[in-house]
Amino acid sequence: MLDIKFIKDNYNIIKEAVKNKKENIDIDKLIELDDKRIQLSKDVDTMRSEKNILSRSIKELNKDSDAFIRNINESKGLGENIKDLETKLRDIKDEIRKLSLWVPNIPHRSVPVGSASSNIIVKEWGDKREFDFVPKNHMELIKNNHLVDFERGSKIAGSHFPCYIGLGARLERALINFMLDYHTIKHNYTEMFPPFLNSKETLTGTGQLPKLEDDMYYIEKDGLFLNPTAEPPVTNFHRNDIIDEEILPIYYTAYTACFRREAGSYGKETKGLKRVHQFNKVELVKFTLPDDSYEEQEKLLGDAEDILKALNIPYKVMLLSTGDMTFASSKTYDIEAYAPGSKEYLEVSSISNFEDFQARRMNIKFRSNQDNKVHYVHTINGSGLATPRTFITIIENYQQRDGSIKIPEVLKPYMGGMEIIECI
RNA sequence: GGAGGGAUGGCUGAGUGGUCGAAAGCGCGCGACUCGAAAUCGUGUUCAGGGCAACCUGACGAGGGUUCGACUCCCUCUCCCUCCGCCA
Repeated sequence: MLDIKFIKDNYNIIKEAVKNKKENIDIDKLIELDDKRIQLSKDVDTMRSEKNILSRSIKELNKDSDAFIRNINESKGLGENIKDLETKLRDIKDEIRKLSLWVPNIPHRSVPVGSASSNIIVKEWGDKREFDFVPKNHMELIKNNHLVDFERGSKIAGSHFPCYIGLGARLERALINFMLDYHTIKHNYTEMFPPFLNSKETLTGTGQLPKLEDDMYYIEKDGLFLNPTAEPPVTNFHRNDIIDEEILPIYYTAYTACFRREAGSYGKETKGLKRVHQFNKVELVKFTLPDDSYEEQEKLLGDAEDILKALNIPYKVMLLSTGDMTFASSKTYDIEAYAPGSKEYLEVSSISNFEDFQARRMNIKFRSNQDNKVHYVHTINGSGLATPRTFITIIENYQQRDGSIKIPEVLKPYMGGMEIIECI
């Protein structure tokens, strides 16, 4: 959410942002409504002021005097008029609030304008492995080593709910633990284990609602949504807080299962682990001072990259263009890891700076040492990393001629010292 | 699920119908004292909307009601705490 004053003062910038992000929101209507709000508010204030004066005078008057009766009656009349206007004012405020939730964040000036084709590769790391045999894709490797049972997952919950089994389940758990340990020990993040269900308010705070309502699982009976990513619960941890400047920046990392309906995305990428309804992810979230957020975003990007470096998996980093980034973000990097079996790059992380966009929705502030006043913090988050696609790139990169899979050095301790996942 | 207690400023916590936006304390800002610091003393310090400003208006969990007037009385809801029941 952006400040309505800011929207008015930066009319052209906002119009541009809405267009570049391919959003559909009537800014002019919003401004018109706010002008109406101000006028109405002035009218109400004037009437209330009159009423207050009357009330105060009544206290001083003799109960039997004509003035007493007259003032009470006048005050009653005013009260009805005020109530009337207040209802109108309230409706307008509600409408403004609702509309405001659809105004996207403004892309940072370093972000390229355009659609996905305008994304920029900002970094490439690692050498693609040379195979002296034809590398298999993850589906074959999973099948050969019986790591995930897709059919039985479907039996339990429906298609695209994979069921990890045996060493596949072990590898998944190893990966999660490795990533959490890495971020807490080497990168100084505080671990959080949040609820997997989120209220409407929580999801509105981070910006998933209202826009992405159809992409989440909703439990009607309790009015709760299944967690689509750890970003909502972890960021809302500080909703309505005023944070001491001294303890900023705050770093959190959290493992959560993630649930997504992936409505409308069937057709492509539906085989195997690439796009599923339930998956695991380790998330990184930061709360920072406004001046530090872009530097902290670069650092967070590096923290996520470190996981792929430790696993020795080649990757590239993309700077997303205005049309490809999310609604709430002002700048987003994607990390894409290389899967040699299918010879493609898979998105394993998305790192976004939201500036004060989410903080404003969630009312998260800090007290500044400079002016002793409260200001909004900046929030940043990114996956560090999402497991299914990381799982894919691990098994495809570490596969051997006989179809077995070597275990990456850093994961061995988490696999009980095991060296290799053998074919069955 | 049942019974009871609570929600007030950055924090703790008074306030039970009329200058209460709110005592007191803590914290924080500024000043004095000091070579400097601590301690002490003085002083300031809620947020939001409107206005160039003086100032006006609103907000004591949220929404509604009673009243000329509500932090104070009534109703509904949310959240927290305690006890009982049930249960992985």
